[in-house]
Amino acid sequence: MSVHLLRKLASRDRSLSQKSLQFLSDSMGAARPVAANRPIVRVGSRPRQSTVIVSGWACRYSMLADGRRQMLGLHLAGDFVDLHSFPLKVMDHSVVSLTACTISSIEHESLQQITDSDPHLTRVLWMHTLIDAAILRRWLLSTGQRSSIEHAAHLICELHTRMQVVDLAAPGAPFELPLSQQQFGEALGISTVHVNRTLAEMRARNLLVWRGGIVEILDPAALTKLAEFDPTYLSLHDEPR
Amino acid sequence: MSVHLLRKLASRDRSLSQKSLQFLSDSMGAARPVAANRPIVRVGSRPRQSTVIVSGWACRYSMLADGRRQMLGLHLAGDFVDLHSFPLKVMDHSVVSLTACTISSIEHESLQQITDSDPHLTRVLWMHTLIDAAILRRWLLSTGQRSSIEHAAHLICELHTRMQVVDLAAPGAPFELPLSQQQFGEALGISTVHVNRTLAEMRARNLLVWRGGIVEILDPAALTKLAEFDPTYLSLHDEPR
DNA sequence: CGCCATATTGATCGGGGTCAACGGCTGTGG
DNA sequence: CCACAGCCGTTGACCCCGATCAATATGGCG
Repeated sequence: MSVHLLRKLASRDRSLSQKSLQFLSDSMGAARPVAANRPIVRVGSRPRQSTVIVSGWACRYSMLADGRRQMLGLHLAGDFVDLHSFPLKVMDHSVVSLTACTISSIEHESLQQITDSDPHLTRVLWMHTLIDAAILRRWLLSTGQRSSIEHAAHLICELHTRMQVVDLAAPGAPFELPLSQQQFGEALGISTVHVNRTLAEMRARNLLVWRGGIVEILDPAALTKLAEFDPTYLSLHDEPR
Repeated sequence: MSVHLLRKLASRDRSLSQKSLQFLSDSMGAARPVAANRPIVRVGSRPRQSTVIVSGWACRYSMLADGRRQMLGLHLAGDFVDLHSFPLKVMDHSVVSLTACTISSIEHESLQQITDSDPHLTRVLWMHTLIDAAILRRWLLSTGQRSSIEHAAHLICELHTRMQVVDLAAPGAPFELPLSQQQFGEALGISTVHVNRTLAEMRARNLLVWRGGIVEILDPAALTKLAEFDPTYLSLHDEPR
């Protein structure tokens, strides 16, 4: 089903039993396509299942009354977009597809069963919701304290790293990032015009080139340093949970 | 032990058994005092227990190399400050006391035992880490999109609401908020000087008065409207989890 | 009484927002 | 096959919120 999900789960805890992975895999519904810019989960709703991205990109966001919008997370293949709705019940934000996606869902009933009978898998799922929270803390740090170029550099480092976990990118190689500058700006909390100027500045400094949906990192060391990027918060290491 | 913690847990799920609450309560170590501005958990550490605030205030934060600092959460009586370190293992940020506090801890061994044998309590603990994440999303929305006065209004509404859950405040009554303007600024991601001007503006608009550590909300309706505050994200309702 | 943290206010600066115009690419319908 | 619309990226001009620097209260505490 979702190879990416299983790869992601196993990468953080190889001691998780095959049986647990199999049960999860068997509980996932059939993959279904979603066009770009379509709602996947709505704020205020009470989902009865949780959804995984099988391919494509999606984001969480909240909006203010006058239309100001803030992205709260970017999600790619292997990511649960609303696993937290299982313990929380009510969605406090919305999720929308950014590109054409395929998605797959697991019933909350099955999650209930997992929490009732598979403590290890439960802890691993819990952990993954907390990795999302750790990412959120970085985004808050970046939004609150970093300049736009530092912030952009950090987000690109983060996405590049997360994509490597599910084999959507390789170190040193250009990778596909199918986001418009407007969408990127909503993630950073800056205007589209300023995204453009920021990317121009990165180009001028020979840090990276982002053109036609392809990011080529020219100077990884300088980029990482500018971003003060340290992937510890992504909990990439394998460890019994 | 920590009455506030038990009150907080029960308030979101009254169907949680007395036995579960009792076990948790029995697992908590003795309360111990911590002076103001003392580290409670350090970034990069691997805690072997998780800590609850019994009284006083603490915060999470991350710092950039040049000293810029961002608060990532504010915690009061009844809050776990590092429950997420149980599934995540390594701290991705630090926690420090803001006022004199008393704190109490539970061994990760006991949490392991809870996840192995008490699915219901496990889900409730999971939920509480996710409420922290929901709060984080609001902070990101505020930091990214709201003006300083809207942001300040939102944070004050949030803290007032959270304090009511553990009886540290009552609707309509002034309440104690023992934070300096500098600390408040680190939470909002704005400079101390601007915090002062923002609070002056709120006073001038007859929204609230904050003096000598006491906040008096003069116009709750206007404040809530300015903040676009909707407490849904705090999952305050009682519901089986 | 003097010290140090905190609160307040003024003056000036700058990062990023806003508004506006233009070019390029793609899809679509006449 | 071309005209046109629409989205996206790019650039220029100007403005404003909040940062920074600096000086002055204020007040708790040894």
